[in-house]
Amino acid sequence: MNEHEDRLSKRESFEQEQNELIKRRLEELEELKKLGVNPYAYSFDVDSYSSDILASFKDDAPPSDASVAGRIVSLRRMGKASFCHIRDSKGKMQIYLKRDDIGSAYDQFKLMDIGDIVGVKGTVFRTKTGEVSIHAKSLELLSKSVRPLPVVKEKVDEQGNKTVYDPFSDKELRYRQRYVDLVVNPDVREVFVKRAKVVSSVRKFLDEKGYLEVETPALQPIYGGAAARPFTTHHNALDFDFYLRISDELYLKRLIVGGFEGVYEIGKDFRNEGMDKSHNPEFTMLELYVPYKDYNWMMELVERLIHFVALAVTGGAKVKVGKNEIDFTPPWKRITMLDSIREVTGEELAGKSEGDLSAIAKKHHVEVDLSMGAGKIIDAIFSELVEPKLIQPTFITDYPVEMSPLAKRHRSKPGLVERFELMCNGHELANAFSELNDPLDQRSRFEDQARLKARGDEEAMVVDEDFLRALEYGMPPTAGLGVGIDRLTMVLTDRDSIRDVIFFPQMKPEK
RNA sequence: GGGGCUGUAGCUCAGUGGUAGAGCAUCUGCCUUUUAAGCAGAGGGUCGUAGGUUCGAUCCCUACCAGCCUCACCA
Repeated sequence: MNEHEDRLSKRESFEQEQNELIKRRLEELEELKKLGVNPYAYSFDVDSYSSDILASFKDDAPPSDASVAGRIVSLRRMGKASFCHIRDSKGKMQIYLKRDDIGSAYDQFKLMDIGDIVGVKGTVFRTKTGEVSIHAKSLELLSKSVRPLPVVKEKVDEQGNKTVYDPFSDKELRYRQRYVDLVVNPDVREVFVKRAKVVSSVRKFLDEKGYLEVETPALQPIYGGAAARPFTTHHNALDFDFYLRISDELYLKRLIVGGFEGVYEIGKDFRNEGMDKSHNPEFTMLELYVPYKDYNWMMELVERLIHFVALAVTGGAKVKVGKNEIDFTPPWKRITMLDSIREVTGEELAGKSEGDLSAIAKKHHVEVDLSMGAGKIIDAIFSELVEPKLIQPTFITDYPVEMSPLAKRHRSKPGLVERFELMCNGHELANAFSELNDPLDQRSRFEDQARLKARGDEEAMVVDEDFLRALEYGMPPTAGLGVGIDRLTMVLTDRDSIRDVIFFPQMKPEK
């Protein structure tokens, strides 16, 4: 028996030994069938949604009818009348059910539970205690829930402060059973609605500029475009090992060689590295390449893009993130990497040898090892000492050439490249450069990477001969950009863990 | 990978070297405008898994599994 079959059989035996609560619900299911009810209906005509009904209700207007559907999330039975709340896609609202009004459906209702999905038609009214509700004329079971849902209760006081009782808060359960999390924790839904707005507003912005949205391979014979270790997989028919992409960069630049006036891709990248609050093995990246532009132009585009997205998602340019308020109103601070290090540490790194850099790093308690080249040491100093202090959006510019093998050499500063990273809330949000389009220089940069790899740098890039061939045909001067969509969403939704902006974050398999 | 914390009822959590408790949920009864509904009663557990110490383990020890935090690694 292989592992997969083993897991299946465990699953089956789990289903067989259902607990009391599930047994009880299965009995109710049978009772309902005996009453002639199909517990899994085919459709229901919905014409209204909870929050719309609540928002538009007027006490002096003539009573109106509504047809709503949703999941029962609370239940108060009082003999021959009952109240329940149902949650639909827009919120939740109360339903009032009276036996005299709905007749035999009330007997069916007695067999329903929290978690069941129902359709209700009735009249909108305000109860004695002031809650706008639907007085049901009919009730229809749409889907019987046989597994008990956590019951989360909340109390709202006069000031509108919400107290939640028995929250569904176990992080493991919330991530593994996100469907339950979404049902009982409404703010989770809002985060993901905002995430969708991040993506759609990015698309809108770029489409309006006339850039072409494209798709490039996720299965690649050679990985590239970033410094990271890849996942490996195997194609049976070709009997060949492929890599899951760590970036889209090299393929998108091939399309610029092909003559497109700007291409972008929003897609998943995969990196075989550790997981923590800001890293998930698969994550979503926006990459954009525009010919005849450089990184200075790209800085302005990024300012406008993210400002546009912030407005679309949050309604304003100022966003509360943790204890900080981040203001995305352009223009943003621009400072070179070496200047920013000098500002924070007082150290001048320009022109220093690898040995000097290593000594400076140690002086500031930044760990370095022998596999690191000068570029990596500077990056380590920056990441450790400067990056966490950059809260407001800031462009860090002009990186050492050794750590940017795909970026063009700086037009006036030897040893540096025309590259910027956008830092925000202590993290990198975007990375961009004037793309290297000199095929000879690109080849020698790849060779430098190969040497780093030989020294033990597992993330060093590998030579991509086909990409070099494309550059040899000629690529126009091009500005390129990468934006981490997950991290942008984290900032715009004030979440401090990437797991809270990914529906199904990577977890060890359940056993 | 290192360190710390956690795992007990469907959910959230107490607790003890003598095989277990609360609130909510569930079930029974009463209740036709309630809302953390209420009142009265009842059921529900391989105390993460496997070993060990012990007369006896949910508790002590070891390993393992899973999660969270943190460091390392890493965008």
